[in-house]
Amino acid sequence: MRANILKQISEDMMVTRREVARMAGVSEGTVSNVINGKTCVKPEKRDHVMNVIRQLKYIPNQAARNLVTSRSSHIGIAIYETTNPYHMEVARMVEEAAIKRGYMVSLFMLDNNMPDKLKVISERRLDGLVNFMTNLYPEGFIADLKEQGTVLVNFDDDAGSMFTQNYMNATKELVETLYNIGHRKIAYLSNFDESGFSADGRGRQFIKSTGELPFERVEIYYNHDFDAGSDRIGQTLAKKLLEDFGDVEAVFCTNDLAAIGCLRTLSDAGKRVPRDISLIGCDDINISRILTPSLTTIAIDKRRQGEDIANNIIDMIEKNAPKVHIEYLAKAVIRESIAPRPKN
Amino acid sequence: MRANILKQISEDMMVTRREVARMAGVSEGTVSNVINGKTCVKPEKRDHVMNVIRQLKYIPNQAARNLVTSRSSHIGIAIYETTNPYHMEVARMVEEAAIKRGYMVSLFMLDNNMPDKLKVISERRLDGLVNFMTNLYPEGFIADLKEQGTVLVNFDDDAGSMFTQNYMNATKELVETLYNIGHRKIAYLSNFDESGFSADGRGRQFIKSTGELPFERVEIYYNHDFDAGSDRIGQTLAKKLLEDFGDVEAVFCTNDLAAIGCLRTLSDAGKRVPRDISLIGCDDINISRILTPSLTTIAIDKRRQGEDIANNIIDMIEKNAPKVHIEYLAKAVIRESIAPRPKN
DNA sequence: CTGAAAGCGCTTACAG
DNA sequence: CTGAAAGCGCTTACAG
Repeated sequence: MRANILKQISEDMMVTRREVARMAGVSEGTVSNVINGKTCVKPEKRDHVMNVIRQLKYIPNQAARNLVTSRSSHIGIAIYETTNPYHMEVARMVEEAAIKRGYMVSLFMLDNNMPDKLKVISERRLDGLVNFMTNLYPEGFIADLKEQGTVLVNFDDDAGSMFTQNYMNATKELVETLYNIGHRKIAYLSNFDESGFSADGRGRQFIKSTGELPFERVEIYYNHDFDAGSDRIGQTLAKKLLEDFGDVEAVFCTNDLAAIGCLRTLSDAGKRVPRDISLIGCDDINISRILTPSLTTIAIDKRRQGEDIANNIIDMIEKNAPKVHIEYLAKAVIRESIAPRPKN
Repeated sequence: MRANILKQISEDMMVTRREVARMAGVSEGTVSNVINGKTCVKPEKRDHVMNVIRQLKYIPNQAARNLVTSRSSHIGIAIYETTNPYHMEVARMVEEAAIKRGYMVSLFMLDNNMPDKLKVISERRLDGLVNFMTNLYPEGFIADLKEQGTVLVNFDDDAGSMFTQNYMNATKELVETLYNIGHRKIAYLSNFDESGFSADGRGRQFIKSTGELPFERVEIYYNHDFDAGSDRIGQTLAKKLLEDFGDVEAVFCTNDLAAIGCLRTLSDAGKRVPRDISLIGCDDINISRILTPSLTTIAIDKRRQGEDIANNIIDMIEKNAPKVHIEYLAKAVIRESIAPRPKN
């Protein structure tokens, strides 16, 4: 009873545009023009309206605005591996850039309740959706979004803009570095299957670069399991590696999290990094820099990529800008986890 | 030109409730009742309407629903330290529980563009907001949200429900464990200032427990710097620690990230964990388990807390449920980063 | 430069 | 059990 009365009071206190207009002695349309920064309002009138807005503590209702403009000013980012900090780190950059242009961004963690979340994405009429997943969406979902006019990023070249990384140089540099510091037996632990491995060029480049130098043994191990989590995959692959290729001297992993898992397994087996084995990750997640040993990895400029994604999406939404395909040159970041092969 | 035509076509294709109603030969109100699961619709009519919905691929427009119900079915989580995985880990649990009840949740990373993001929170009429920050909101923000009827969690006892952790037992257990395995010189590196240190009971309990045992030296170091990030603070405090208290044998940190930073500094100074110094974190972030050495820490049940938060918020929104204050008993998780003091 | 009016896509009493 | 109607809070042509 008490709660209901309170609720009603607070409802009454929610001030709407009508009251602002009445109080300011103008029409609702004019208030709208002021709020949306239209230049057609006389400065003194504009200031007056602004004052009334402040006085009344008027807060516009986005839902109403969304309805009439059929824009949500809302961008989604679809991720799958929620435990991998990398996704958050670039999502954060997307958000930071988007908010400056008046867009909010939400993360959709599609590793659980996917159908419910896809429903939310459609029903909220998201203006844009960025794909950070490598796995598939259900039949028709993408088509439905397209029909709604949702701007799609990183789905595929047909669907919309693509922002990808070029790992070739970095991979080449790291392979050569390993060779130069004396390693002759190296392995790659891939969180993808064989076709995924070469999809972003890392695999192709790894095979190419290792082929060009007289390594003694080069192996690639695959474990493509969406639901295991990168760290688990890293551990599993490392176990296989030690069984099959016990005298390996240096290991590449698909990402930093997998490298951390790999490190764990190596350490359990009494192998020390980098004394016994050199270790290389990818992504340069924030934590890699301060791990002990700090992790050698491959980095892209997350801030730049995040900003580019946000700005491109918004340009496409607002100005019908063309879709783009931007490739970022990844860089090798050399840290403690690799070391020269001791002469024996 | 071409783009405009396409846009118009796709706009035309966006099917609304009216078309569903017409096609099904019922009124819009009935379609609404079907969609919202009202029991008052005759089963065969309901099935028929459902079929038409599927056929037309009708997707309800949340913005319209929000406007008329003055509910957004949208919950926010305010975080500050975006680089700390802990927040994401419990946010994910909140989200998982919320989506099952039809609510979406969005993260608001308030370490940047705070005013813009607070504006978004108000204008989107979020139904609920969970606070994960320890720093302050601008004057009036909380009051404004309250006035809007936003359900507030973890702000303060007056403002709404509280979900807190009780670290007392875990802290006591860890202090005693350190003593029992031979440590006599211990320190606490606090990411809070002196008053914050005892706010969640960890500080009080640390002082109490260390006072009850014949330790040789016990020190607490403070560094309260919102913008540094826990890992940096851990590093800075560890430097101070080594200068001031070089023969320290065991160290507590405010959280796992700070402990990782501390480990980094210790390692740079040639100190090994746990051989030379035992190290303890707090939060049990996912990565702590697989670090090398794995991190001794203090854990709460993130899933349970996340579920409780989501369900309480939604119960408050929908059923006017009373606010609650739930305290979770944290548990010590003993791993490799602590070890017996070697006899010398 | 400004106001009156129509309409965005829903939900919810209210009759019947 | 169902339909007609009002209205949620905005924006946007359109007159003037």
